[in-house]
Amino acid sequence: MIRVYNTLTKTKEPFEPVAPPKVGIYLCGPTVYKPSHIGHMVGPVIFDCVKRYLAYSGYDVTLIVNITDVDDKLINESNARNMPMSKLAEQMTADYMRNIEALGVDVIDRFPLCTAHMTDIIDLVERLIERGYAYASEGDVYFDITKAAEYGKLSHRPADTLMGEGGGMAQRKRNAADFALWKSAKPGEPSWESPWGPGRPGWHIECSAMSRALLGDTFDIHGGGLDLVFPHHENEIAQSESATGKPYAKYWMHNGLMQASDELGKVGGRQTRAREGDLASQEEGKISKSKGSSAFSEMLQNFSGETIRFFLLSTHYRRPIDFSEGRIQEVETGLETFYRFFKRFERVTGESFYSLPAATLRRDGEFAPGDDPLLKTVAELRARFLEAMDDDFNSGGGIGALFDLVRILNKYVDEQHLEQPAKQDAQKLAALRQGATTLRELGLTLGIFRTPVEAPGSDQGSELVGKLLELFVAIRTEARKNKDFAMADRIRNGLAQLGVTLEDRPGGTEWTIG
RNA sequence: GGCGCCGUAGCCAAGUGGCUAAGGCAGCGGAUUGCAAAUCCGCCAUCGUCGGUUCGAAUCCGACCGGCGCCUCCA
Repeated sequence: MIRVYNTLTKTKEPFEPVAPPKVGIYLCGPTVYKPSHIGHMVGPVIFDCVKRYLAYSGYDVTLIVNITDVDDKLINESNARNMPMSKLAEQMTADYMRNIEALGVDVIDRFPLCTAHMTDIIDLVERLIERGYAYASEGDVYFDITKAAEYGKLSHRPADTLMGEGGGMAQRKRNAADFALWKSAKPGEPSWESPWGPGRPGWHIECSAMSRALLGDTFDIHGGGLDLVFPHHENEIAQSESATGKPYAKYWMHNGLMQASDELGKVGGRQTRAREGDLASQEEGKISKSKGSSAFSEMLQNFSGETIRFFLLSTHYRRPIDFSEGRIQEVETGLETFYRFFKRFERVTGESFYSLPAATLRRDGEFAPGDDPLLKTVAELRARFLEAMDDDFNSGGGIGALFDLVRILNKYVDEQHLEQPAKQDAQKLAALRQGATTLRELGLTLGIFRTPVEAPGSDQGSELVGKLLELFVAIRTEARKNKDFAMADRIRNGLAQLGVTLEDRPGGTEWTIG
């Protein structure tokens, strides 16, 4: 049974969809006014993984990620760039799409645009006015906070702290904490026609309108970053439940926020605590800021999408995660253990790890280990992985089981001497293959080990380079045969200087570039 | 000020009442290797501090110390 931590109740609850086997998930997506940074990738990767795991568990999952393509920040940025808002949105959306694709995020079913749902939005606002939850005021429309009895139930804040501090309150509002459903357009601003005059939607209403249009009045999981709990999600609940009289999302899942601890990962231009009066650190802050938050696309030049994905999944999604280049390099080193095993598997069996027919459904991945000690352990580790994932998608714990799995498979190849063809037999190879297939099956639920990964900037060289290397290897093999180790080492060291690694194995010498 | 989160080995991190506290990175010792690389084996933590509850706590409660978040349209 899968259990999910629900922000609404602050507990882990058994996952029981509203209308099984269907599961609807709505994730708050990006406001497309600037290139995405690593922080924007956390949600997509996590919920991509959540969908994969739920689908693997037998659910029929629909995952929606909205694109906010009209908003104050977009208006400001498009003015600053002297570019139409729609064009800016288009460019930044394209950047976002490239980035999530590089991370292997490709199970999102729909990316609704706010601007494409104006009718739904306006309908919802009208409905709220009709029901007495909202009021029009000089071209704006506000939600009347005092009408939502349960306001504050998600963020668990006492009502009196949510009623605003007064001062600076817009004249048009009844209560300081009332929030805009519709904002009238100032001259020159992009606008849409509405019963209250030309304007644009407030920030919160689009999610209520689009989730309702695509997933219905009540759906299963609503996700987003922890920073959205208040006010955004609190307001969504107020809007949707007031408009429909039905429960909105059943489970609220919030991911922890990325903390940048070096320049590459700098999030949103946020400063890492510049102490008061500390000129040096303030200067540093300015430099960082002027350089801007690093675009995620830059990071992809240094690391593969799979490495970054593995990094994001290596800890629990609710925990804040520290980003640094060193951190990512560490997980990359760990990932390489898997890649080496995949190559080894292919050397031993002649079969590509990536073409193993892994089960896509949990029940199909079950197998009878019989008396085989290897398969018994494989089955245990599989169970451990699933147990971790069942417990609120604990991918960090699951990855631990994966490392154990690859180790026992390596050990099996060692102990059974499977790298030597003479020592192979069909039964042992079948056991190894079952273990590798399980490894792939579990990796796929995390969205990893799908296809061979090429490290960014890796250069496998031309055909000529390949042939030259083969020649060097052949010469060296002969030298080793003749016990001319000085020559053998000279070749290996010389190639190492050029970035080519030679490894001597039972079946011959293997070379890799990079 | 209000609400909340976190503090597990050198670094990262799983575990949230009971077997020997997962796993990764780094390090050390060993097997293997002509030597390496890779792989495997072994070593490396009593869980921020203090107090309490309990037969029993890293896990529950309290205080304190230390990090951090939100309350201001950042995912």
